[in-house]
Amino acid sequence: MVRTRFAPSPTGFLHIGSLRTALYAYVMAKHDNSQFILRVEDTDQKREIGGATDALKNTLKIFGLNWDEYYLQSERLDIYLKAAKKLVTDGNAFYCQCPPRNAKTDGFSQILRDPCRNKNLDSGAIKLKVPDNETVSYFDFVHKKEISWETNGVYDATLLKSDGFPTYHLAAMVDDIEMKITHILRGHDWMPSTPIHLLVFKYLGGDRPEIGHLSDILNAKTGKKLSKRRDSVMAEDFLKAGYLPEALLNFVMLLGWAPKDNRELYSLEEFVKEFDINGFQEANPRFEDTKLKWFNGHYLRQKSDDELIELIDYPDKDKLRQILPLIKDRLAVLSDFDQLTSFFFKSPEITARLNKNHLTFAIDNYDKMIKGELIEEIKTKGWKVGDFFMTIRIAICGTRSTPPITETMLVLGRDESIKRLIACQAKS
RNA sequence: GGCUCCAUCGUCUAGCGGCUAGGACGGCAGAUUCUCAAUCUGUAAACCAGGGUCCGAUUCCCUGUGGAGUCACCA
Repeated sequence: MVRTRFAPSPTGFLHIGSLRTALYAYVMAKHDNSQFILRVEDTDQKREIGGATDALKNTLKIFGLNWDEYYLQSERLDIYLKAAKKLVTDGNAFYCQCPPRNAKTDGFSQILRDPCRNKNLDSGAIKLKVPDNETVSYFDFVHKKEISWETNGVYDATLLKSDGFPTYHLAAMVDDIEMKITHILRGHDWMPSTPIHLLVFKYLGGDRPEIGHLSDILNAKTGKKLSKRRDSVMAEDFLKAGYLPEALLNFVMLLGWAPKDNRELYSLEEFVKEFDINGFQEANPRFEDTKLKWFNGHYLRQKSDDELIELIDYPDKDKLRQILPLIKDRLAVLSDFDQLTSFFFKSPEITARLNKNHLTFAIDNYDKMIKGELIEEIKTKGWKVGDFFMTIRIAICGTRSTPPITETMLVLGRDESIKRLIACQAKS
């Protein structure tokens, strides 16, 4: 049994790193034919963003990461309160009435032991009474090694805020036990607070899940962890930019996990089947989109014309059907479509002077040219075939890189093509 | 600064004491071709440093260096 969970807080769209965490958690569970749970951690009312939960759910569905059970922490406050009180009763936690600090504005504190821990208060926030001179440790299933801390370096963390809401340190642990989660897979940023969680688990009693901390995805340029603030890393944005969900998923699954045989291409189903917990990577990968582009191009080319037609937002489906075969191999991202096909829809602005002889010859022999029967005659005229067609290409498309030009003219139609050639001829 | 994690081509990685250190993306070259792509072929490119252990270290241990994360009544 491998029950996992993905536990986002509803503070925005789905971060690419969160997508990866969700993917791995999903795959771990499904590989074992078990349940993947979505748990929304909305215990900080101040930070919550309206609609974020629905957006998150929606995005997960787009990627095919369907959950078996769903929980909302704000609906479970009584459970956390009860757990916190038990910890106080057992002497493992205490009430505190100190004013809250905020590391962002106050800087870090070296005070580990809270002044309220021995005051025997009976109201306020509830904090963990961290024991002295103990060692806490766990086996990290991502790093495949034992990791430990001395409790003397662990601070009396807040478990229940004075507003009655739990912090992550309490809520997540209570839920992981209660929901019978077997494997906690989370970001590396949680590693430093793991000793707190280990203590909470111990005092709460019950089976502690296995814990694994994923590597951080780094910005390719700066080498810093990807962040919402500095980087544009929302999964939704990639989707909007024309990346396919399967490409994004395939790319992200190989950032921090690799199989023994170095296979690269996996559908979600195949990944579920082939997943191996030993494939997790310990070092932090960098996010380079060159490979993402390659994956995207690959999956795009894999699509049938019909599928592609559905994906491209263009009303004239018949025209689309004609154009598509010409640009399919040239598409790296769906959103390249407009740029790659603009000349199909409007005449290009030609400013350069073109070879008039080429144009005249093309106009006079249009039908032969289209059939590809003009090559020999072009050569006899002493022209390079490449030069000749480049003139035509620019006259028709306005750019040096296009699909095969005769096929392009075929799609454009005889009248329109000749019109463009004549227009250039007049200017040359 | 304390604590913790990490370290193989530019990037993602295989390797789990003995290998010409392998693959993929990207690069470069070539083939194909009316251009650009796509496709195919070839090619350059890496074990952070210093000590150990061992017959033998990329691999195990230590130290250093470098990188990352974190130190809230945020998650």
